[in-house]
Amino acid sequence: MDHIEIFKALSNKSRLQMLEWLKEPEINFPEQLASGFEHGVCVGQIQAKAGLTQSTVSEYLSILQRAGFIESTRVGQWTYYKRNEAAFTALSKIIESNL
Amino acid sequence: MDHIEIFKALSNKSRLQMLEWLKEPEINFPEQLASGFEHGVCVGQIQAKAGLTQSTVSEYLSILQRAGFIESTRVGQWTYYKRNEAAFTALSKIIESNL
DNA sequence: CAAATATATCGACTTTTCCCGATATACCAA
DNA sequence: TTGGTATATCGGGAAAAGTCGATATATTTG
Repeated sequence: MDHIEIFKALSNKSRLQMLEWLKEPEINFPEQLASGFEHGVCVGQIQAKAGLTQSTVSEYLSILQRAGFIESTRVGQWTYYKRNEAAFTALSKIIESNL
Repeated sequence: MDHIEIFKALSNKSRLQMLEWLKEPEINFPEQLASGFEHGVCVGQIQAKAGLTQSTVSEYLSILQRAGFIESTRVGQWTYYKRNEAAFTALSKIIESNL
């Protein structure tokens, strides 16, 4: 993954917010408490909170995924997204020593 | 400084390259060896290496400066830019623990 | 299989970014 | 003070990103 695409992915308020929300699914997505957060949060929940259209949210999540910050799991008709903490650690190190 | 502006500043190949060049001025800007690198490298040297117009380079440097990654010093008719390492360390920590 | 639901993709329009040339400003030297 | 040199700012055209509504695809359920 190119560094530029990584920084571009982080250059948007809504996307940054999604990443933040996914840090604490239990707190930010209580509607999904019942089904649990094993694989993260499904697109619909994120959309409801983001106040953007379904298509925009879907695209933003895929941008974040391509950049490596989140991973997706399809379960039935739902796609769940959850953070990939390793990507943040890796980026942190790149900035500290390679930028 | 807003996080978004920081990431936007890093979302461009030429700007990333400038930051990299400024890590080793002695190696990347030998033409300026004579006058030293006390305050960094002057705009003209960076422009010559970047292969962009003077106006573009000037703007890019000011974007990087607003984001905190470089600092400028005016000496006579020259403006010198040098890295502000603290900004990289700070960003690294933000990504590690606040993103 | 048909309808319903969740998500992804497509096409279009608006806003932002990229990058340029032209011009303005600051400083130095004769 | 008159050029000459270095940098900054302004205005614009092309490309990319932001965002939407409409449509397509997947999956579940009756």
